[in-house]
Amino acid sequence: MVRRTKQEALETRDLILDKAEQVFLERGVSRTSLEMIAAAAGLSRGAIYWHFRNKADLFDAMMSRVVLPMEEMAARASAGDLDDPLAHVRACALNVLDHLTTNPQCQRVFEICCHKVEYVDEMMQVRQRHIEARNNCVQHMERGLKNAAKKGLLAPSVNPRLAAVGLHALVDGLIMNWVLDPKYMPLAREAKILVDQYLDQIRAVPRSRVPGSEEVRKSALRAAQRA
Amino acid sequence: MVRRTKQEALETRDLILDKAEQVFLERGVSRTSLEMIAAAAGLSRGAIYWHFRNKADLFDAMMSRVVLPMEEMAARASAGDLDDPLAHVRACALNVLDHLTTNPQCQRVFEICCHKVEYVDEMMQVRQRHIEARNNCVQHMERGLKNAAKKGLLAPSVNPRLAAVGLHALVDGLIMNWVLDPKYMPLAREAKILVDQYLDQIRAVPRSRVPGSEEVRKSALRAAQRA
DNA sequence: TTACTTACATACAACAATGTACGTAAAGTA
DNA sequence: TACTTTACGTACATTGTTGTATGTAAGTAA
Repeated sequence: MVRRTKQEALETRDLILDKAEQVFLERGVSRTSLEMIAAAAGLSRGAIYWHFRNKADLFDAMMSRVVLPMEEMAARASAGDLDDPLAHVRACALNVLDHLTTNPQCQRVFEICCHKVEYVDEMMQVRQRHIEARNNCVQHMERGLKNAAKKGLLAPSVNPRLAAVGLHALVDGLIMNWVLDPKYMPLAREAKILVDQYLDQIRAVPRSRVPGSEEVRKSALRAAQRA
Repeated sequence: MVRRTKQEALETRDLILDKAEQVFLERGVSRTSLEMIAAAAGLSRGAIYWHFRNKADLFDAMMSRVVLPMEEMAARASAGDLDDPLAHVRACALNVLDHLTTNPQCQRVFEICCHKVEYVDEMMQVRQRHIEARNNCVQHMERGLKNAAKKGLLAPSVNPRLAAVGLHALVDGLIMNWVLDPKYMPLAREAKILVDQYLDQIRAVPRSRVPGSEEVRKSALRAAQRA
């Protein structure tokens, strides 16, 4: 057959991953054979076995295309805002939501790893990475809340660890339920309101919950950031 | 070969479902053959095909053993406390958590349907039932919050629908993260605190979050009065 | 140009799983 | 007692999937 250049081979690899995403989404990981993916890409199984060791390796590569950029995002976010830790925690949560709702590839892969794959054997390491990422996320939030506490921005009765677990569960729960059924609600908008309500709840001096206080709050935030 | 009585046949059916739970948990649904389940139960595949049409039918029966009792719980809970709707909403959430944390069979089946099965083809109806149960749950919470609002128990700025979505996401998120990794936290205890905090947040007159903290309480009261 | 490597396609061997057909002994029934 | 049905076990045919071995034409470096 027509032999490809290195550049074209990389494109072939990406094509395989694109099609794998598509077929995994339609048929589930275990029910899709490598033959199906190859056919969808207009290739033979030989091409897939050239680029990947087996289906698990292919799945891993597919995940990495989405997860690695997100972990990089998280790493950048770790250099957080020290002036207003709560705003930083808020920004992190909303960043993830924004990325998910605006990136269709991210949505497809989330759907696959939430509902189209079984976590056994080789897949258990994917699950382990999920757990570690979750722990890092919660720990990161906890640090933010502890910083806020040091600055007296937190209600003294609030346990930072527990509040971080709660905030993460709230955001995670919203994401999961939206992935399960995107028609459930407009994720980005409702999550924003709920996260703000949650943060208000643990703030040292709760803001008024009257509608229209949004403007006051924003100017207060700006003032805090200038300080 | 020893032919069983009707009673014994029912026990055989339950045995098959018990072993299916166990093997599904270890190997995932798609990777377990009916032969494996039969072997675990000390039977042949013929026995399974006698009691169930195929693997999907068996899976459905396994789910029903756990889901039906829970739906019945939910149905009983619909006759809610009208005097204190918020307490009723709270009790519903904590009921589910209590049931999950004290019932190992419920835990196994949750783990299976969360992480050991792919939702495609015949399994899509299980997912659809999940979505409907979720919608019922949120709607039930929403009614409770609306009742609370009528009685002036809710802060006027709170949108009952949104608050129900948020409370459900919080509880669901906690459950999912605990199922993912039970060592993550003591579910029942932490969830109780977080649910109470959440409900306090949307209450008309927030309780003081610090015993004896006059300052916090007064500012909260002022916020409520402006509302 | 040669020699080697790359990027695939093709062919094959080995299982594993499913559904169904059929067998059978005991339970139930008239 | 004789017949029917139940609750399984056994055997088989079919199909799908995997990994690997092998083929091959084109790229690439010398």
